[in-house]
This record gives sequence, C-alpha cells and structure tokens, in this order.
Amino acid sequence: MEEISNTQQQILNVGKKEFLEHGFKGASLRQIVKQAGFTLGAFYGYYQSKEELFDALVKETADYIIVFIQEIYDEVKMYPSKERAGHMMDCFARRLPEIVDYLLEHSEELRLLLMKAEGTRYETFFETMAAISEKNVGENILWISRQNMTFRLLIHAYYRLLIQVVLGGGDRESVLKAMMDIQSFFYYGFQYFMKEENEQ
Amino acid sequence: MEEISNTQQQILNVGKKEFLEHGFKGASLRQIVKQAGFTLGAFYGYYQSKEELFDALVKETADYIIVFIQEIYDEVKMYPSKERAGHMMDCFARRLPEIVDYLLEHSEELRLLLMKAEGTRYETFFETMAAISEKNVGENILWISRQNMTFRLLIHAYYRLLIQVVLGGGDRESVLKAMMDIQSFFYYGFQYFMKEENEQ
Amino acid sequence: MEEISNTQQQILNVGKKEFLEHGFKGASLRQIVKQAGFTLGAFYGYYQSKEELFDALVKETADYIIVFIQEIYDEVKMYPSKERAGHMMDCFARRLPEIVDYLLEHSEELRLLLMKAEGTRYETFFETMAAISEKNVGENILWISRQNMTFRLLIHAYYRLLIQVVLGGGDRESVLKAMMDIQSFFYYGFQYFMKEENEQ
Amino acid sequence: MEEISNTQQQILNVGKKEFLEHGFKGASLRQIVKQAGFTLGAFYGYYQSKEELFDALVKETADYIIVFIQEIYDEVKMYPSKERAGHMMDCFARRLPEIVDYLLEHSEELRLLLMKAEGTRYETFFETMAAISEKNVGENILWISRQNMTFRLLIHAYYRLLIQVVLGGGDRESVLKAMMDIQSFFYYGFQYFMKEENEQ
DNA sequence: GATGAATGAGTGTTCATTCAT
DNA sequence: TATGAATGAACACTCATTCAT
Repeated sequence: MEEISNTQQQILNVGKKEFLEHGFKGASLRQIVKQAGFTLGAFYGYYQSKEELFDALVKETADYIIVFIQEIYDEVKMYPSKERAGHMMDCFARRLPEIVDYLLEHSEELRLLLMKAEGTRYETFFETMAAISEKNVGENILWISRQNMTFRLLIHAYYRLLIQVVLGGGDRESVLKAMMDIQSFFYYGFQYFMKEENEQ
Repeated sequence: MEEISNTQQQILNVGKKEFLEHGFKGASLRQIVKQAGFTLGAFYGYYQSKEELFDALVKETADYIIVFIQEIYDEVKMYPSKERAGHMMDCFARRLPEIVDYLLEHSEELRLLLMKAEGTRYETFFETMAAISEKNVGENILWISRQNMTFRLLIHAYYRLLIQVVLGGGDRESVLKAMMDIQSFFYYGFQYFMKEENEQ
Repeated sequence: MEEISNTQQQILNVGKKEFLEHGFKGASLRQIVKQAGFTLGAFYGYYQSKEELFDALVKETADYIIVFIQEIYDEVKMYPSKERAGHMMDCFARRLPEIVDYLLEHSEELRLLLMKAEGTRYETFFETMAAISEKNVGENILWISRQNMTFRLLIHAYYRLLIQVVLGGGDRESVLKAMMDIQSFFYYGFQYFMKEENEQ
Repeated sequence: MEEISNTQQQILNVGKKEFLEHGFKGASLRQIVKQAGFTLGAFYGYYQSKEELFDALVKETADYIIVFIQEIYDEVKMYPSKERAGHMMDCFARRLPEIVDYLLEHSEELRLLLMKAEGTRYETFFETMAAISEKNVGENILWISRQNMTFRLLIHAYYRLLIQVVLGGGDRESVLKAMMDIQSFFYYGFQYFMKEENEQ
C-alpha cells in the first residue's frame, strides 16, 4: 500500500475535477495546484509530469477493464470450439452486473479514460479494449472471420453503449435494465448474423 | 461561385491536414501558414479567425448531413401514423447508398466534424444529429416513447456505426455491405423491442 | 483649390469618424478603408501615412486658431505699453463671437486636435496655443512677468474653458452666454491680480 | 504589510516609467520586463494583467483623492444651508496645503491617473472627481443650480489648475503660492457670479 | 486610380517545467 | 516537503505599410 498524504489526495481530487472539466490538454496545472492550495513546486514533488497525474487517476480502472474483458473471453474459451459463438453473449450477460457495479463506482475515471484522455497514452483506450475482443474472437471463435469488419464494429458498438449507459447518470437499476435490453437487442441481431453465415 | 486563390487553397489543404492531425485546439495557425508557405498576416486576409477556417472546411458537409437526416424523417411522415415505426428502417435503408457515397467523398470533413471539432461550434455535432432523430421519433412514431433511453442510445449507436464504417477506410462496396448488414442487425433487434413494447 | 475625389472625401469622412471614436493611435486604417468601401492600397494613393490623413483633417483648423490668437495679441499691441494689460480681456471679448462661430463649425476638428491627437505632431497643440500667449504676454505686457506661472496657468484655463464650452454640445446662444460669463469671471479675477501686483 | 520583492519593485519602477512615457495602451509589457531584467512569465507571477500593474501603481493615490474631496464637502455641510456657498472656497483653501503636499509626493501617480490612463478603468478619473463636486454642490449649495453649466465648468477648471500646478514641477512653495493666487482669483470671480444670481 | 495579396514585427497572455532554497 | 521565483516557447490575433498588377 502506498501512503498517500493529504497533499497528494488534494491534488488527485482537484486534478480529477479539472481533467473532467477541461480534458487533459485543456486542464492547467496552475489551476489545479492553486485550487488544491499548493504550489507548482509541490506538485512536482509527487508527479514528474502532468501526464503522470492523469495516469495515477486512471491506471487502476484501465487495468481492471482490460483484465475483465480478457477474463470473459477466457470463459468463452472453456466451451468447445464450435459452441463458442453461441455462448459469447451469455458470457457477457453473466458478468454484466459485476462490471456495471465496478464502472458505476469508477464512472469518473471511466469518463477520463474515454472522453478526456486526448494527449495522453490513453487516448486510444477504447480501441485497445476493442482490439482485445478482436484478437480473441479472431483466434477462437473461428467462423467469425477476422476480416469481418461488421462484426468488429458491432463489438465496438456494444462497448460504446455499455459506457454511455454507465456515464448517462442513471441509478444502478435503470443502468442494468438498459444494458439487459441492449443485450437482448444484440442477441436477436446476432441470430440474423449466424443464420446468414451458416447459409453461405 | 466564389473564386478560391492558390494561397487560399493551400491554407485549406494544410489546415485540413493539421486539424486532422492535432484537432482544432491542438492545431497551430503558425504551423499551418508556415507549411503553406505564407505568413500569419496573409492568413488573416482570408479568414477572420482560426475557427472560421475550420468552419470553411466543414460547414458544407455539416449542413448536408443535417438536411439529409431531416429528409428521411420527412419521408417517414408520409406514412400513416401507425405504420411509421415499421417503415423507419426501410426509409433509412433506401437512402443508404446515397449518404454513403456522399460521406465517402467527404470523409475527411466528416472526421473533422465528429472527432476533431472540440473548441468549435461543431463540438456537439453528433448530439445535434441524434437530437433531430429524437425529436422526429418522439413527435411522430408514437409507440416509441420519448423517455425510452435505450431507444435513444440505439439511435446513437446506429449513427456512430455509420460513421465508423465510413471512416474505417474501406472501399465503397465493403462500406455498403457493412452498412446493409448493420441495417439488418438493427432490424432484427428492433423486432424484439416492438414485441416487448406491445406486450406491456 | 485642390480637387478632392469622391474616394478621398469618403476616406476623410470615415477617417474623421474613426479618429474621433478611437483616437489617432487607436484607429485602424483597415477599419477606415473598409467602411469607406475602398482598400488599403487606395488609401496610400492619397496619403503617405496614417498621420498624413490626420493632418489633412486637422491642419486648416489648427492653423486658423494659431493665426487667430496671434491676431488678438497684435491688436493688444496697438495700445500703449502700459494700457495693454487692462485691454487684454477686452480684445479677447471683442473677438469672442467670431472664434466661437468658427469653432462651432469645426468642432469635430477641434476635438481631434485637442483630445484625439496623441501620437501625432499635434499632441501638444494645446501647449502650442498657450505658448503663443505666454510669448506675447511676456514680451509686451511687461508688468506681468514671464515667471508668473499663475498667470500662465490662468491663460491655459481660459483656453481650456473656451474649448470645453464649444465641445460641450450646446447651441450657439448658450455657448456664447457661457463664454461671456466666463469672461466676466476672469475679468473680476484679474482685477485682484492687478491690484496685488501694483501693491508689490 | 505586503512584502514587495526586488523583482516586483523593479517591475513597478520600470512600469511607472514606461506608462508615463507611452501611456497605458502605448506601453509594452515586453519592454517593461526587458528593462527590468526579467521575462514575461515572471511578470505574470506578480500581476494578472497589464491593467493590474497600472492599478497597483495608481490605486492608492486615486482613492486618497476621492476621499479627500468628499471630506471637504462634508466640512461644507456643517455650515447652515444658506452659508454654505460663501464658505466653500474657505474650506477648499483651508485644506489646500495638505492636498498639495500629498500630490507633490505622488505627482507621478497623479500624472498616470490623469494623463496616461486611457484604456484603464481610470480613463474618466477627472470626470469622476468633478462629478463628486457636482453632486455635492447640487445637493447642498442650493442657489447654485445644478443646471448651471458654467459653474460646472469652473469647478472643472479649478481642479485642472490644481493638477497642472502640481504637475508643473515647481517646488512646494511656488506651488502653494500659485494655488493661493488661483484661490483668490476664483474667490473674486465667484463674487461676480453670486451677485448676478442674486439679481435675477 | 485602385486592387488584393503579402509582410514582419508587434500585442497581451498562458503554458509545463525547473530549481535554488 | 514544499515554496516561490523564473524561464522560454508558444498561443491567436492586429498593425501600418508595400508593391506588382
């Protein structure tokens, strides 16, 4: 456990607020330390750069999400190769409440990560998330060929919807309800896809 | 017909490139005019501000899109009230090739508009697009209640997919194919929704 | 008679307006030619610089005023040396209506000259006016010694009041009335001075 | 007591000099910091803007003057209503040495305030001073009707003379002597006015 | 006589970062 | 740990003026 001094906690709090308000590039270190009641010099005692502060705010959440997605695909892989496609949505659905809870608790970090990270190494975080899916689907769910751009895009869309619902600001119940609906929507949609592919 | 001098065309070209690379805020007028081989003074002979240059690059495409979406809903309105929901996807599908062709030809402007416009009056362009849909759906396709957040999100997702496909960089054929697939996917998905709503 | 083309007249009109509004330094040639419906190039066909335009607007009035003041002192000089001081105010009073009429007709030029000329060779015009008085008084109205700062300042004040009354915006009658009052005020005031000086 | 570092003092000194030389608008921050031996960044560590520097140079003097004038009128108000007019000049005369001393010590600030403040919130400081007089005279010294433009102008002239004497650069004695003379001059002048008004 | 394109130096202001103390 | 002073480069924008056509 790293010790976090009051000063550092202040900087983190105000930093989060300012990054949320103005984005990484738009936020001013001067403003942050001023509001936190410290000086620029103090800041550089804790972080080596503006980006390092952003990182500190966001890293844990980013890592969690990446691991979480990978875990889902690991579960999918436990089915026999041919059944994987059919179970993919199940696996996602099963762990939906868990990830929703986590994201609701870290919604500010999520927003930073996905909407305020331009100029940091997270500016392509969404694509990174999607790339994990593409990799796993391509390697393991064979009949969905990796070239199938449409499928990739629908995965993107699914993630984006999940995020939007969480960031939309509703309570846990309505967020879960919306995601269940979307899940069903996607389930029906995918039926069409699997039929199509089988016919070809 | 406005005449556009070589200089101005240079500024437009380099400006487009720089805005695409760094976003509106991140782009530097100094860099733009330097690369265009002119001075800052020359720039201000053509445009009154940085934003005006962005506007000149993007306005036509923005206007075209807004008008286009409204036109689709005007077509939907020509059906009797009860049939509108069923025909909505048809209407979108019918005009899909047209908008795809237009957007492919203006894909750079589209990218500026939707991903590089922070700091300009277009920074909420995507929301503006979606708001037109919400307004029309809410007023005219009655059984889809305006409060239905999920439905709103799916409209967002549809537009976002359309844009991503276009910006994905494929050729006309593969873009159209992908959009047709997505169309079908959404069609099937909506079946579920309509069933659900009717049962309630 | 110099011919003045429409273009030139336009520039003069708009130039006067802009100089009045923003002062010499604050006025922008760009704005002037834009409002006049011409280009910067055209401007430099008529005037060699911004200051030359100011000069053109103001020179005649400036010259007239200088000559006028000198004329008054020339009249004073026609009295025997000892009587001059006593007649000074008379001479001023006698020609008051004439100068008031002229200044009312050229009040805009007067304002340019005295309040908007910073940055031009007229920025010390008021001091120039006063210096003529000082010179004449010092040379010719002997008992008022040149060192008498107070007397100099009262001359300044007299001129300043004259100008303020004219620029105050009243009609001819009220301007003349005010100046007559001021004249009397100064007349009484000077009585005190002459008494004092004689006693010393 | 605010501590003022050497740097800040340097900026204040050079700033005062530059503002005196070129006026507020005409002075260049770059020139100021260059002469002070610092950089622009350093400047903005002390002042938030060019105007704030001007303010720092001038505020104390401005406030002092405003309060001082008001105090004189407060003294006038201690006389019965009918006697006020007759005592006004007395009250001014009584406190003349005090204000002269103050202004002589702050003559540079006075010059900034009254001749170099265009573009700052002090650009109408002279009018503000005069307005206090007008207000007090109008409310309390009844027989001098507020509409009497001439009277207003004479108040202006009195202040302007006071300032000119101070800024004229003489020593304390000659300044005081000049102001006493002017005081007497105005006293005699006002006799005429009061007579006139009474006769009407 | 007038245009329109262009210059080059200037403006006030903000930035992330450094460093001696 | 924290300060506070300072840097130097960057920002968008405006200016009076020039000159080939």
